[in-house]
Amino acid sequence: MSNRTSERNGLDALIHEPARLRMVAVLNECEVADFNFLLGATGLTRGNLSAHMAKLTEAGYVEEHKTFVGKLPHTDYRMTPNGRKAYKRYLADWKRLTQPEIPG
Amino acid sequence: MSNRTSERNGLDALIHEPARLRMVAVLNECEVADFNFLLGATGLTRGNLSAHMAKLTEAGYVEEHKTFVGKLPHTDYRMTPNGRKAYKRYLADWKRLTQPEIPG
DNA sequence: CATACTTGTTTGTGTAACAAACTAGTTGAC
DNA sequence: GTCAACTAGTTTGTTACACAAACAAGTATG
Repeated sequence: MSNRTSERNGLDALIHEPARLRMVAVLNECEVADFNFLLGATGLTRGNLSAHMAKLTEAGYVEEHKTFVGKLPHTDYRMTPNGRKAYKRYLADWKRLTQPEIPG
Repeated sequence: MSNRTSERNGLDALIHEPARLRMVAVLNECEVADFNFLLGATGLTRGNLSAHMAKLTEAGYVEEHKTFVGKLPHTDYRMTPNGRKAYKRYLADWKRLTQPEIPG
């Protein structure tokens, strides 16, 4: 049995959701990104970015760092090794799924 | 405005759903496929295959041909030109989504 | 007639994505 | 010093929909 939290047809559902797919794709390039940067990079609302990020952090795919910049709260995010692995696996699974071998 | 029925983050939701993504990928290779073949190729239950196929045909992505083989009903499916276009667009959109350009 | 197939369709339920409302604190204007 | 507007997120309510299970309509076998 795989350690993926939940799957649909072999695709990690946590990553397959378009909003999170975009978030993960961005984080995968960025190393570190803060909330506002991700807002722009994904086009999500704050509410949705927050809710989706909560799922990724609960899954252990992303880590959260909360600090203060001046007096304002500031949060940044980075992918964990597990997150990177899961994303790699997702990419491979997606490619497999979309390239079926049809028996003659 | 695009003619895509409904989208999420630029991905055609009708195609992005894993079960239908698989169905479309198979049909895209197959030209024609009947219900039982698709059952095996997708791993879906009959109920889910039927329900998902209804959405694809309602969207005009797939055409249904009902006949009788002997005395038993027999249905086969093939993608429409619109379906093929939508699938191509989906593949391109997915690739764009997963390859974000991060500003330096 | 009855039981067990076939080939699908319909229905009930639980999950979850989305937008809108909310929390908690900060800055600026008067 | 207080009121309105802003920052940075979080929580909540509604709606849609994927899935499995039940159902339908007919066929075959004994």
